[in-house]
Amino acid sequence: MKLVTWNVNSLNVRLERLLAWLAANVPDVMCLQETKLEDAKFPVAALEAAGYASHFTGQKTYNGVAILARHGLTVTDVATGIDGFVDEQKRVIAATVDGIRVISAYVPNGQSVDSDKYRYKLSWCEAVANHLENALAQHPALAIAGDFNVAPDDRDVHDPALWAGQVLCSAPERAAFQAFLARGLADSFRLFEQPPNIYSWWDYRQLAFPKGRGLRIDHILLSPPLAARCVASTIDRNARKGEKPSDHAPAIVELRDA
DNA sequence: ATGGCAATGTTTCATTGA
Repeated sequence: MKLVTWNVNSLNVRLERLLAWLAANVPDVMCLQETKLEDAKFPVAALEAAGYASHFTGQKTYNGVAILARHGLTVTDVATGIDGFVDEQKRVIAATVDGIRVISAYVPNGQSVDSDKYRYKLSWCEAVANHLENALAQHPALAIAGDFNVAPDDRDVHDPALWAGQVLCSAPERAAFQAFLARGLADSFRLFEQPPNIYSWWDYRQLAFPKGRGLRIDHILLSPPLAARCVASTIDRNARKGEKPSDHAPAIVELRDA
């Protein structure tokens, strides 16, 4: 099974790119973030024609997440939101796809470490960590994929000194990420030897992408049974090239059959 | 082997993202 996560930064703007990427890569499951679409405007028909069933929860302008499942896969138990955490923002959707519990998540950005948005981000992450504990008890084969808005350590940052203590890299955010791993999940990317300077996001400004000034903030975390089946975890930086790219690149895992 | 912010709505600027 090939499982992918991609923050598309507006599905309306990025639909053609998404369709091209799906055709070229044929993932089984595609998790999306920042669709920025109300549910009535989700491009169900275009994705259906491309061979994918869509499950989504969205809102105007901000946030919005989805799980696309390739035709032929069995999807059950679609659920949105976080257990025990009231949230107006549409940031979480889950579905069981061929026996694997898949969660597509869009962690709040946090804006700056002294902001209300940052405090919301930390409480949101704590709620998700608790949610994961329940979800893992119910679904031993679980993957949470998405834009975590955290660079887990300095290997994930092009210029650690520049970013030290800043939002996306601060110690409390990194601790929140470790709290996910403490529930028994593995950062799939670090299951393998990786080349240096691999990132998943580059600022649109100041030539960040051609200069290689990025962060690895999009992740796929795997429960032990899935980590044992994981044979690759990569990021497709080619998707950041060309006309009107998302500022994020897709993260990809391949799982061998159980 | 890429391109100097982008997307959205509140639209001719403000807000948010990361």
